Amino acid sequence: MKDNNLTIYNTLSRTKELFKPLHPDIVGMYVCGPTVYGDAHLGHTRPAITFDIVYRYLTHLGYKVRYVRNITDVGHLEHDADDGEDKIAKKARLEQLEPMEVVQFYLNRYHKAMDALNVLPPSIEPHASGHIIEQIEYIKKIIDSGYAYVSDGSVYFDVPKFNRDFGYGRLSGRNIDELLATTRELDGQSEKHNPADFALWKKAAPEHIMHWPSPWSEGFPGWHLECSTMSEKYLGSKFDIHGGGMDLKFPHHDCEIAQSVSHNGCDSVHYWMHNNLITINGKKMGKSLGNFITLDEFFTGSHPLLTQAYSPMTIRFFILQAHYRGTLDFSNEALQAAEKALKRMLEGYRRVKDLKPSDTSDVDVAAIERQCYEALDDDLNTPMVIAALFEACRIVNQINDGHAKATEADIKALQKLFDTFLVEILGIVPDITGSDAAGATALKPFEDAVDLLLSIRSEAKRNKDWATSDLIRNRLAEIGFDVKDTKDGWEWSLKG
RNA sequence: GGUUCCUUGGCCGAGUGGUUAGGCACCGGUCUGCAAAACCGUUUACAGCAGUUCGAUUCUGCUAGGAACCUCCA
Repeated sequence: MKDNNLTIYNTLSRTKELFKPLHPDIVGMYVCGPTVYGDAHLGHTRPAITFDIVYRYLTHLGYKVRYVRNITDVGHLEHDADDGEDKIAKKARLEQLEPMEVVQFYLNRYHKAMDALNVLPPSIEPHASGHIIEQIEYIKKIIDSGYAYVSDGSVYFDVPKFNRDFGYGRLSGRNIDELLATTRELDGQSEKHNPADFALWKKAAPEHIMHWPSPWSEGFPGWHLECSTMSEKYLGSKFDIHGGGMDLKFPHHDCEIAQSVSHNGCDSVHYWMHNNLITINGKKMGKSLGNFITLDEFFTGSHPLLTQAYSPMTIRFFILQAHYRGTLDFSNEALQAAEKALKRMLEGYRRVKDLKPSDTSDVDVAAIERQCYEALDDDLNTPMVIAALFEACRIVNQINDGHAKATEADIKALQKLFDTFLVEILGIVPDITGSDAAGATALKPFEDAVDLLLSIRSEAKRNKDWATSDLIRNRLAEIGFDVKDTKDGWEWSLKG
């Protein structure tokens, strides 16, 4: 195990704290996952990539990480439905599909998009619908502890009582006292004792498709419950990291705290981590505002706001160029800049293996490695890691141009630097094949053919037959190749 | 109105009480048959006002502008 100097910004304490796992060598991490009733959009990629980096870095440090990311597939009420119809159920009926068919359809697409972005699958991906029994048992225990009550077949969490005993809203910093005091008189005929109370179990309306039997009614679990239940089931009543988007801090995560404290008698989560939002024209990109662009639309360029298609790696690089706790504003200009930056980075990476070693060295690879670790240890500062890797690129290019020297050992160290930080931890991999693309053995004959064409072009250049030379280069460009002349020959790649 | 937070150069985006972020774009140069790439160099900053300080973009207060959450839904 490496020495661990990792600091993490804990939303609960509002400070960076040294990361100390509850158990040596083992880390439990829970992240709020997607609701699968629609395609993933750019906003969804932020938490997925943020916690992918956490997962990758902790693994790199030597921890055995159990990473749980849930699939929300039940219990969410439709925005415009007065009858409290389940969101997934409503969509299903419109499309004449089984609810689970809708869930599976979008889940498959979600997985495909995550694969394209090189987001590693979590260790466990539990479905809320597969844990109804656990959720019912969880509710029973909260009722037994005295912090929930049954009302007309539904179960509500007693927020005022919990607030008196433990304080409610600690994570978001809300002072709930005033709210409780000022709204009490408005509370008349509602089945809630207080408007601030939230549902643990909701009695289903007769037209509901998705509902389950329970001691209180035929119904479905409340919105905050699944995360408390499933995190406890798979990570225990105390675990290290709970992640999610900033927009989930209140009420979702404050409710989770209330649930787990009343259920276990203690806080479950050691470090709360929240990624910031992706904005578009300064506003949150989200389903409810209707200003979102799906990942498929990015990959294909088929959206009015997109001037071109962007590869999955461009999206990933774009997100990693900003710190996860800052907002990140979408624009074509920014994406295009990221695309070019990524290309430059990957070319530097590719060139490392062709560098010619010298007897002496005037590069300091260890210093860059140190910068990378310091950046990651400083609350996962990926932009600084990228800046350090660009420094490495500059060094590679200088060596490549004969303006700097490096020993064989230093070249190996450069290779390892890129392999470790760019590929292993940042998860950036070339998504275009080139003449040096690693592991592309199946494409060998194809690559040899391109090299053959380019060797003919070199011959033409030697004979000052510019017509033939340009013909080959231009035709290859039309077909979709980037061709570059170098001092000793050529480089080519497929256009991204 | 309440809670939390943001405002960096043409654009994106780090960071710091005094020392180069990085990328994209631009400009000049080297290289090249031409181009691209690469390399070298250069230019634009820290919303405004006041305070603390020897010194603030970086701490404090105020002003202006913006965002998320606070209702349903996840």
